[in-house]
Amino acid sequence: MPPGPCFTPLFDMDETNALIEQRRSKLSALADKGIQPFRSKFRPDLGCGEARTRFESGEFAEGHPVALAGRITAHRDMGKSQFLDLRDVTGRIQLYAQKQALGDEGYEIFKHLDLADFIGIRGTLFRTRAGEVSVKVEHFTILGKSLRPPPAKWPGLEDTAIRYRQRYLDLIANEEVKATFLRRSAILREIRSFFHERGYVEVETPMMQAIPGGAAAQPFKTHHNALGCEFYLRIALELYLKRLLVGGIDKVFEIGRNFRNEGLSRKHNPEFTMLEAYEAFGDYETMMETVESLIKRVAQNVLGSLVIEHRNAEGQVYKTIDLNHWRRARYKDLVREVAGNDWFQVSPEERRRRAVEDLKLAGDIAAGYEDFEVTGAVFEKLVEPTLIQPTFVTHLPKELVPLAKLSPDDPTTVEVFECCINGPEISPGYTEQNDPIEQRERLQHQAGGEQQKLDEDFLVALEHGMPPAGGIGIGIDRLCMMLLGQESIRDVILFPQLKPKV
RNA sequence: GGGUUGGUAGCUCAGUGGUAGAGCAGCGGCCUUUUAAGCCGUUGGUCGUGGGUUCGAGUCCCACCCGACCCA
Repeated sequence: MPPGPCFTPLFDMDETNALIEQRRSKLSALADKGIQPFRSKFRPDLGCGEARTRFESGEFAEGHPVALAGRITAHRDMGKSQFLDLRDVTGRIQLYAQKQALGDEGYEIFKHLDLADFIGIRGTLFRTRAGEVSVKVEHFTILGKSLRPPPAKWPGLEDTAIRYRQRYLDLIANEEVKATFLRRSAILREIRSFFHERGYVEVETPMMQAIPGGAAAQPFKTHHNALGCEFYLRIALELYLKRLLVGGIDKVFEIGRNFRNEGLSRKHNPEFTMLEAYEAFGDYETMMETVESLIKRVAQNVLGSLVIEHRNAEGQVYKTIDLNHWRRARYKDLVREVAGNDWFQVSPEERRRRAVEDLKLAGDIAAGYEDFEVTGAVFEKLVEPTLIQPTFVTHLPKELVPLAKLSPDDPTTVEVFECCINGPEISPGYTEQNDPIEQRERLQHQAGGEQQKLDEDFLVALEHGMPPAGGIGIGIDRLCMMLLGQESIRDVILFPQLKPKV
């Protein structure tokens, strides 16, 4: 594909329509009256939802004075009285305005406020005949006029392209979308507390790297003008966090963006959030406990339950994930469950034949695949998708993870786990390699003799001595999908990457 | 990259070759405790873009753009 601009404006600036023109003429009508509709400041006493809760709980009595600010999200015109919904991040409250309270001119302006305008009000709390907690408006100020019509409140905004490209509209129109992102924020907060409480140090390491390492993935390339050299955006955090283990930060973690130059899909965004954590003097067993405790705590504190229910648009539960029980299973045992108990006894040729013919994996097994890759395809296609309930897959074959340490109890396998929940792997964990000679050989092999791909500085660091350590990576976006019941990564990333509009 | 499917008013959608539609929003009117308020009236369109077929295209054909789902 030829290079081209990735930014193209979403809108023609001259584009207009009757609704926009109406709002603009209301703006000039206000200006004619000497009203400034874009104010700098208004000090509410408390949030809209908060005011409602505190009145409902009895903390505020009938007639309690409040100052509130928010966006108008509904308007019900009763002629000589008006009902408006005012909303801020804490929730919604109803406003009630009477002609006699605001005066003729004030009332006319109030009556012609638009949906989506920001206003500030002063008034007193009361309960309407229908039982709705409301504010009797005594005074109001227009704080920020909206010049474009908002999406209809009912049934909301459903066009996915607009939802992702103009996420603010999605957040305004779809309450559950906002709730999802507020929960994502809470998940990140809980993760940080968890590690801080365990004595981990949070760090930030370079995103621009001369040699992108720590994973096998295509990087993005960028250019530094003053230095006149090429940089890559990082594809993993690992190599810098291990330098910090060398430097004596024994428990270290980072939450940050990784960048991989791959296609877009329901499960892939080119930039995604990764957590990596390393603990000196631990191993992969230590980290299994860490992952389990972490995810349980996050679920309990953010969702209030260890049983996660995924619901469809009709509200029916189609998937339940129980975080009370965590299975541990060896890779080979899981493969045997789907491929037969004698799978590892038969010849490699027979394994290939069975995979292609009996297990119908012809499309997933390339002619050049080595034997371990044939088994790998069986695992990936037939085992992994079934691992909905939390499962630590251990004792992976050493060929699959060439940089890892061998298991003492089975040297054909390595001290690595894959934590699978909701299908795909959510977190790999390792007993980290701290033998600089072994590590150098592996990385040299991986670089295929291309010296410029070898992170010599990292290898020198290891030669200074790295403590034994356990390490994990957790894909935060996929964790959020699992916890928040979303099937698309675009529904847990505020501004997912989409094709530029032309 | 391939297959399926969608793009029509600000939003959600109907419209299978013959005058461009509905609900909501908007605008005007009535109603001083409504709440997806109600009632009466009314404005609003480059039918994704560009070609083609046809007397006539939102509708049929071709290409392209942007989504969604499935597959690689």
